[in-house]
Amino acid sequence: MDRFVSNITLRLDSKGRVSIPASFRSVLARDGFEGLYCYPALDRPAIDAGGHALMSEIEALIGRFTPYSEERERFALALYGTSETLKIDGEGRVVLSDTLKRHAGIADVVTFVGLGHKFRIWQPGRFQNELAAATQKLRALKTGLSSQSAACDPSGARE
Amino acid sequence: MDRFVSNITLRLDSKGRVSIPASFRSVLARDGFEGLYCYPALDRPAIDAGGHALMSEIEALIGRFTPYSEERERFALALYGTSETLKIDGEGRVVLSDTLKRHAGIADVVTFVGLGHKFRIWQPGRFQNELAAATQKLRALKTGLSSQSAACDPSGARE
DNA sequence: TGGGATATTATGGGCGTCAATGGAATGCCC
DNA sequence: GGGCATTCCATTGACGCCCATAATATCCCA
Repeated sequence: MDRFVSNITLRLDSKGRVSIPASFRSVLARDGFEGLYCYPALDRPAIDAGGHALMSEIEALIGRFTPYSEERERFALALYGTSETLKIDGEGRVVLSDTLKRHAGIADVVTFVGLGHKFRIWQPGRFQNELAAATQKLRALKTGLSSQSAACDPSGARE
Repeated sequence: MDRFVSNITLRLDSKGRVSIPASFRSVLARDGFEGLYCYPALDRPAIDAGGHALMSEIEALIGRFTPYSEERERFALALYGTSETLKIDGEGRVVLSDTLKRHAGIADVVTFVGLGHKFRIWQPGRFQNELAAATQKLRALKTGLSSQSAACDPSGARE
């Protein structure tokens, strides 16, 4: 498996450390990245995280804009400027920075959510809400679509 | 890691010295540059800083203009003319010149912000404003995009 | 198929190292 | 000699690294 899938809820210990789920670790290992690249999600109270795949996605995104353009500066600031590469200890744990925790409203429990090439870290309650809202909209969209054609939804349901 | 990422806020001591964040130092070391190349950012109250990578970027930028053109002269003056190479002491600290500090409105606290191939040094409050403004515009841009293409985006979330 | 042996995971804690910071001492220039 | 700046050392708190334990999942073999 080379994709982040499923969701796991884990606790932070007294030092603020939290284990990266083993299945996610193995994806990171395959990706060949030391540490965990992460940043506050732009439009959600959550943390985006991943390895090389995520970094190069961001690099490509920024690289598309012409150098010195306002747009590029903005992206570089919001993405590079807020990114961190967390160290992973021998047991596969990381400590989230205060900035990241504050953005996601994380105290001492988090849920990891696989999104394919990257994953998200949520405060569990907020994740439940997000998930409920997403499935809700997806259902509505799907029933709307299926009356016309299913062409835009090759994967069927996705939870 | 060979990029400047994340942001760190540090204090100047009574002699005006400030530590370059360790993660930035390691990037500079890999870049193989003694000292810190910096100059006042062209259109912002901040200081641009970096190593060889930054210097060659500037060289390329200026090289694009035709020799002796007004534009080239202006850029050369604004960038080369105002650049300084700060010495890094044994503990990884630099002393910002008064010119640089005045340009950025820096007193005794600064935040270092990674931008990939270079980093910026801000007065913390101004940095917060700049970051807030950038993420704001990015969010607007993104919702504009997703309202058009969401229906046929099988991957769901898109950043 | 059950049940025990084994491997792996999540979690807790101790300890040494390093980064950030402050201050002293030394050298240099006017 | 007085000020300025650079180099050196000292402190403190955080962090990385190591080992220990418990719970779980996995495997293996009767």
